[in-house]
Amino acid sequence: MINLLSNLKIAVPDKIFIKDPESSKLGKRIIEHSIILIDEIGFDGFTFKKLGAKIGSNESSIYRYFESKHKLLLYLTSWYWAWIEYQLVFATHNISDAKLQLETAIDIATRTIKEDSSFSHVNEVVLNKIIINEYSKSYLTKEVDVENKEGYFIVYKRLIVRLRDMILKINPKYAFASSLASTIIEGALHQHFLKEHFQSITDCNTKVTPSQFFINLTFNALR
Amino acid sequence: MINLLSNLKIAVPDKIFIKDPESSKLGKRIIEHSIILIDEIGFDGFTFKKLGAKIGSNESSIYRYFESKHKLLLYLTSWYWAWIEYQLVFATHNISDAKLQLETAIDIATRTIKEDSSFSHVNEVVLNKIIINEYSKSYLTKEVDVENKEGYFIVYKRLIVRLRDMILKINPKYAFASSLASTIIEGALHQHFLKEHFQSITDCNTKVTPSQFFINLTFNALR
DNA sequence: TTTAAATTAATAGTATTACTATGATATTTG
DNA sequence: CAAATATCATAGTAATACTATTAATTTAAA
Repeated sequence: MINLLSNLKIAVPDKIFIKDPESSKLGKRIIEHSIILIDEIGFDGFTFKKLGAKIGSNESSIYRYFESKHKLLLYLTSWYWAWIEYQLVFATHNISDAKLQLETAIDIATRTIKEDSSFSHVNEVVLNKIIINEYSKSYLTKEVDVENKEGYFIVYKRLIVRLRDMILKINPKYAFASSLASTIIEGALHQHFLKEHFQSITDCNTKVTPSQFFINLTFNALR
Repeated sequence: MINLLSNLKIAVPDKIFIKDPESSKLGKRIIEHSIILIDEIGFDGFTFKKLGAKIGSNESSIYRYFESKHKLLLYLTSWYWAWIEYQLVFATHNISDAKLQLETAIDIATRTIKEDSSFSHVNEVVLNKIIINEYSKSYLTKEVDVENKEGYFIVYKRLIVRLRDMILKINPKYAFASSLASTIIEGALHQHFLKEHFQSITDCNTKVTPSQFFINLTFNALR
């Protein structure tokens, strides 16, 4: 898995950045350390000035890559979902049994990332934490509709459509396939968050995973 | 319902505010117009200065009530969940059939608010929109754990526990009652959001409601 | 290998934000 | 009616989220 990925570049919609961060050393350092810094101090406290200080570069240089920290977040989230999508497609495309296929897909889309694939400057374990804590902020804005039209959320939507199609394969008459798919993805992030901060309102813990919950929920819904 | 409520005060944890906005005319104007203004320009663009201008008062006066706009948001969200909780308890406490009780509860907790009860300065229709668009921002912060300890999320958690208990009443062996309850509440907000901005990844629209989806999901899970 | 082009760094500047502090003026209450 | 309390107005601050400009450095093409 990890090695197979090493020659692939995760594709992020190119309107998100001014200059492709994959195209230079500085760009890669921006990505690598923005992930670490956002995890450390949170997206709200994160600034390009602080990032510049951390990577020994200048605030204004970072602005050559991203026009705002919001765009950087969109970049990171698109990268993440594209990475998940890749794994999902790769792991499921030759599973002929529809149930096993869906179960595998849910597992991949909702599990905790425990290992950094180290094929790139992106630390996926830390990025996964960012997604849990900050993803909603990327679309809960007054500009969603404009940005959606620009294609900034296309990777995320495509992932959900893939899940939906697998759901429909099992039960073509199920009336809520899209809603179930979007609930699985969003709900899993939420359960991961609750596990860390609001244990009293989740069953997920070190033993029970969000994946188990959503697999159970899904197959009950599709009976 | 509406009239019965008119003599009740929705209880919000009192550490959230410096001075109780219910205790004065200005306080009530702050609540009333902050809801309208946040809906108009979004929480991110919202400032006490703009609110002051809108209500013909001064920024510094608003700071006598809330130490930050974040605390104001916590106030509004607590108020909202307490209001939902009240309706839920009121509407379900004398339903003896456990299934009907749970169905009613889910409906109340996930439906679109269409009518302003007009018993107070709070416009619940607009507040509901704010909750959909801004609620996650109240807890997706670096300070969650501290604020959780302070009791700022107690109303929300209590509501979920109530739902969980109703779920367990129907199927005491169901292993994911807390996660299901939290998924219903959070997931419904998410589906409402998708309905407005990402129609391609939800089945909810003018005909199909998030409530229908979650009622179906829940009863399939509990079979 | 030189030179031009592109990239990055450094510095400075701006409007706005999210507050705090203070004194003056209203308003309420005992 | 006095005293306490609430509100208003003004001013000020450090930080944010940028933009603009020029200088230095790297890279790539002739």
